[in-house]
Amino acid sequence: MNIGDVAKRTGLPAKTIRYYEEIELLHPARHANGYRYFSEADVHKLRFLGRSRSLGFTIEECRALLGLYSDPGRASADVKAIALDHLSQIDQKLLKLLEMQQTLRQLVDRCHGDDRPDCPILTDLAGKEKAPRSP
Amino acid sequence: MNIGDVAKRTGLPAKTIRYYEEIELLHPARHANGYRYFSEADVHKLRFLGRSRSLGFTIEECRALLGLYSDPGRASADVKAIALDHLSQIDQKLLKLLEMQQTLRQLVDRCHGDDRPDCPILTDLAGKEKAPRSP
DNA sequence: CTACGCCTTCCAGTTACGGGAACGTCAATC
DNA sequence: GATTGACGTTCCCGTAACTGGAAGGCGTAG
Repeated sequence: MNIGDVAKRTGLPAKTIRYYEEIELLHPARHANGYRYFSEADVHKLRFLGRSRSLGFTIEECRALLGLYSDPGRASADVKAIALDHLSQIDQKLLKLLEMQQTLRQLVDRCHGDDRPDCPILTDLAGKEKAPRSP
Repeated sequence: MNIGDVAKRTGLPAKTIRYYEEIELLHPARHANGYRYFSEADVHKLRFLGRSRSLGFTIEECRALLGLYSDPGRASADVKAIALDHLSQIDQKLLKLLEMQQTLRQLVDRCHGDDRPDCPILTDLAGKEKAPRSP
């Protein structure tokens, strides 16, 4: 299969697939004319990568997961450790985003949003520094 | 004030302050010896920036907010528009993260995490492609 | 022969800084 | 006066994970 077909079948852009090859996640064969030739195993790998990336794993985590996946002697504990670590990263991001969301929502709700210059959003941005939002 | 004092007073790293000058968010004066000299207004601006960044606004949004802040003829609607746009970005990110969190949590909970290779996390990553998580 | 679509490589840009080198400055101390 | 140490300066590279685009080769249809 050529890269275009693989792109269609995996949902990944061709650019991304080339990138994955460049960083050694993948080693597709080549036709005599220089075109990449992908096997079903390559497609499988790419789907694994696409799914892992869509769950937010970094490329290096994906590399590790892929390594474990192809190692029959793996311990599921190792997989779980990666996933748990990633999960806690997600939890942290979520907390930060929720805080932002709450603060912003309050500010936005208090802004009348008309043609007058008076604006609690700007007042807040200008006034506070490190103090908590609602002391 | 020199950059170190400003860094302490604003909580921003000196590197960041220099960067903000480089991208024209700030134009501190200079001493004869080449050292940056910051006014109280500069400090105020930097606090505004720090606070805006901590709410997740991009640099360009900060630039726009700062412009509105220093424009007495602004319309609060313009400020609100920026904030609302940003808020919807946050909402989107939150949704994505929540989905990831849910999926990952389920997978992690189903993995025994011992020394055996059997692992539902890997099975899931390998098996699914675009189908919803729980059909 | 040419046109078109696919493929290739390579280079640059993205975001918002952080690290570190190499070097100048200032105040205090010896 | 020399030195030390803490500060300041500029400049360049690296980050994550791609994306866009240029310049050019390949394959097939008309």
